[in-house]
Amino acid sequence: MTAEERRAQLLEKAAIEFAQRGYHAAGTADIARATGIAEPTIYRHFASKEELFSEVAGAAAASLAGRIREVVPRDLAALEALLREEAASAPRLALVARLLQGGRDPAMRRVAQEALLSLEEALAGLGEEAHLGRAMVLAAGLLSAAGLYVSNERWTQAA
Amino acid sequence: MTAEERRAQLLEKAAIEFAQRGYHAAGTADIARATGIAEPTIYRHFASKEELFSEVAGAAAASLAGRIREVVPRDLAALEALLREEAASAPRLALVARLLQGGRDPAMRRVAQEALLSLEEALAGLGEEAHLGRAMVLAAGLLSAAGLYVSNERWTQAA
Amino acid sequence: MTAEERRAQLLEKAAIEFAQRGYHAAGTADIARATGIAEPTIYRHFASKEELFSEVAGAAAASLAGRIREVVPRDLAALEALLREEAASAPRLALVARLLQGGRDPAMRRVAQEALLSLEEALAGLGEEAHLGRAMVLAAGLLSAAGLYVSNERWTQAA
Amino acid sequence: MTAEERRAQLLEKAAIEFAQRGYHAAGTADIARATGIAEPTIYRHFASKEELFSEVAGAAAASLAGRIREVVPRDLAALEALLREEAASAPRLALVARLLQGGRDPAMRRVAQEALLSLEEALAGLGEEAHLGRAMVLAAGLLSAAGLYVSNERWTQAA
DNA sequence: TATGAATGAGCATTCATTCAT
DNA sequence: AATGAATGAATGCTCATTCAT
Repeated sequence: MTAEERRAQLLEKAAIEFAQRGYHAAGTADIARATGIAEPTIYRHFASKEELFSEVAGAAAASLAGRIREVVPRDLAALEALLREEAASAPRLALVARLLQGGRDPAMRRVAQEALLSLEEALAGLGEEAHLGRAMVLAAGLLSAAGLYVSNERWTQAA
Repeated sequence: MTAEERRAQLLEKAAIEFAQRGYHAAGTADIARATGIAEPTIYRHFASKEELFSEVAGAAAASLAGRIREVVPRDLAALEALLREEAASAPRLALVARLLQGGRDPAMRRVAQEALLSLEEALAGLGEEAHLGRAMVLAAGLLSAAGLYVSNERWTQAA
Repeated sequence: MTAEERRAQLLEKAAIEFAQRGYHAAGTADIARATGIAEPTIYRHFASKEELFSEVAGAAAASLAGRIREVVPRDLAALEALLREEAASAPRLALVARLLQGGRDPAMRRVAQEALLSLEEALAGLGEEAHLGRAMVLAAGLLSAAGLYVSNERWTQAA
Repeated sequence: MTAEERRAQLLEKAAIEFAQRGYHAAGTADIARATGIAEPTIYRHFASKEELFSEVAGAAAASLAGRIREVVPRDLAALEALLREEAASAPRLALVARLLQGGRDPAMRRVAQEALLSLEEALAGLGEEAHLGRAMVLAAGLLSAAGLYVSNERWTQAA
């Protein structure tokens, strides 16, 4: 397996682990096991756990912002449908939530700020409803991280 | 100092530590230092770090739900004002966010579920706007945990 | 309660705890709870846990030696009956075993040596059979400590 | 050094530490130092201190039973010679005594019961003298643990 | 490219003991 | 005579990371 393939695979598996457990609770041992490699191999592809997380979470935020930009021109219902789908099938939302809660390490905060800006920009098209849109995105992420989003139909139906 | 006083003081200081750093990153050493006591003294008042966190986060959710119930009969603007104030001056919002992201420990999840239900109930009075209200509460908590809420005036001004 | 009474009560309860769990596993908290007093009160009557143990175990060895001296003039069967009864109803045998295994602390070793000598002297009357008698006493102590003596009828019947 | 070699070395050094000090008093730090490795390395080879002890003590009992089986067909004097040699040169006897006194943890008790049975079976060939044989083995173990066996010539001469 | 073996730093927790009351 | 509150020192154990192969 080429280095690039391994790297991609590692990013994918790490995304799931970090999203489900959070930065601290997801150990490098868990990530290695999920990827099917030995622990030191992680360090062939990333300088540290923190770098791996930054990359994973940054990419999640960026691609999530992209998907949001696609549906925003439509309406709030479309945005909500997207979030529900995301929460059910991908770790992106949860990862963004984990990233925002990451802590006070300067390097990580920079990534978090950047993620927030990109989401904000993606939601700009909502105009007057931007406030609501942003709240929805973040709340969905939080609940997704908590594993409560999908099963809680009352909220999504209330819209 | 009586045991009860010490216990209360410990709850207060632990709330801040847990809110700022999250469950894993906030060490018992940090909490002890913030309280001005030795580490083992924590265990005279709480059986474990997990019990301390549960108590802290559960109480935060309950008292936050109380404050929300007070302002909900008014309007969304009142709710938002409350959240802004909370985020700026108290660790409650952030703690609830940390609690929801807590992990998969069954005991902790039960506390999280309970917290979520009490918040939901407190927001029930918003009627048609419940969805928005709930999203706001949760997003505020998330951003508060990230320490980004207050400094990000754009969002709050957008309302 | 007078100091002397408390002291005696403490010795009695500590004997049981030390016999059942051994020196290290029996905590001062356990002993205090069993005696119905607060932990610091132990230190009103004994300078340290080690002193308490020495006193308890030394007394056990002495009084056991006394009982042995009484039956030795008879025969081995009488000795064995005594040991069986001891193991079933008193912590003395187990305590002596714990004492002999106590470790390398010089102070404790001195007590252990003394205990061994007193037992030896008590068994002297057995004459040619002294070897067997001593082996019996010690093995009974070991098994008693392990909680296996009484329930193991095969051994005692084999005699 | 291969994992298997390290594991064997660890078993050997731990045997000595546990035999000399007992389960509680022998710290993982002591064992690591005696083996010439860092403390965490212990946990690469054994899941816990308790597992390490079980393995060490169980193996000691099994191999001791084997040696006993070899000499039992001869006579009691041969058995005693074996015990004296064991006590002087190996931690096996002491370990078995420590195991029997181990405490009330169910897992450990099971190992202790098993050890006792294997010793009993090994001594079965003594026929009428089985009682004496078993008492000797156990008493030797107790004294060996106490470090008193070898130096106490009176007992061994009494035979 | 990958890993088997190992570890320094740190973690939550326990324990015997002290001291002011 | 007794204890409620507290702690210094240590314990078993985990984790991200390194290095020789």
